Amino acid sequence: MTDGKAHSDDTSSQARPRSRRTRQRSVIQRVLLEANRPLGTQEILEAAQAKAPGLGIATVYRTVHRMVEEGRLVLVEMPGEAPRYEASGKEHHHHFRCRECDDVFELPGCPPGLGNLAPKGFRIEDHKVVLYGVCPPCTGMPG
Amino acid sequence: MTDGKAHSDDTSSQARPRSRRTRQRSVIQRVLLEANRPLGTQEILEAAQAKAPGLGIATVYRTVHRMVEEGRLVLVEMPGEAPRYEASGKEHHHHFRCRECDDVFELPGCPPGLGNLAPKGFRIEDHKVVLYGVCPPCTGMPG
DNA sequence: CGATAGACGAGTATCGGTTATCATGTAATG
DNA sequence: CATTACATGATAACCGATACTCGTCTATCG
Repeated sequence: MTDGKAHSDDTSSQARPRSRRTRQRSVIQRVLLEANRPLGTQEILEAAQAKAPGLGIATVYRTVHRMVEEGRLVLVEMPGEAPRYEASGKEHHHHFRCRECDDVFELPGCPPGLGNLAPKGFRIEDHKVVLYGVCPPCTGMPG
Repeated sequence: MTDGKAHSDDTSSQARPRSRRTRQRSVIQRVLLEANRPLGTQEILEAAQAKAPGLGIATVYRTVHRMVEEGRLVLVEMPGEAPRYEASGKEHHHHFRCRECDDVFELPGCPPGLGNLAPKGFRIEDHKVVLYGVCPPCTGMPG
């Protein structure tokens, strides 16, 4: 059932079932696009349920997948942890993980000279940097 | 070696059962300590079975846990992947992951200036760097 | 060598995360 | 407003990784 729904001229690439604007989807999308940090499925669920009581985890997964496919969300993986998701389209950046609250924050910029780390013979195509510590709120400081 | 050899009044902290030198354990330990890169449980199993046919996955997990507890092995986690393990005691370093063979290699050294990445207010305590690309063997170059 | 605490292998159970199922609900369209 | 294809929520199923169970085996020590 990759296609076929089309009754006639649904030309474009691979005909995806026509998308609907539902309350649940709107809420989940807002939660994700307005968060300025990557969120895990459970975080998304809780934040979304505040605005759409009864919303289920299955809908979170479905919506997140859809948004990733649409290119509106990117997967953020931290070592040893379940996936998080953040809005796409941002500049190249890395992440900070707070050991107190376990939240992940975006860090602007990118350290120079990462390429020099690898010895001759390694072809480097990408990199990830993760900083660990305590975030401003958890240190007692204001934002 | 934390303690424990004592035959009678084994008072100290938590008396661990007395360790035996078995063929399986020797082989697993050698595989891990001689590898110059982090290995996953499946890799360990296969490498160990070459020298000790019939060796089971449960023994791999048991031995790896023991070695981690003893401080002889450290956990190496890559984003979105199962744990790997490498010999402890090495200098601070980071890792490279080959997208062709999926092997992980150790990279000596550490890029300077990582601390500058985080905005004011973040207390940084640790960091991880992962480079992705193609390793020398997979590019066709000799080791 | 004999006794025995540990260790082993195979298989089963468990676990957290994710996906599939299905009856019901509802946005979109004419 | 009727139609209907798509979406939802609850729950079961699934999955890869890991832990447990248990009967058998064996390193260790006297």
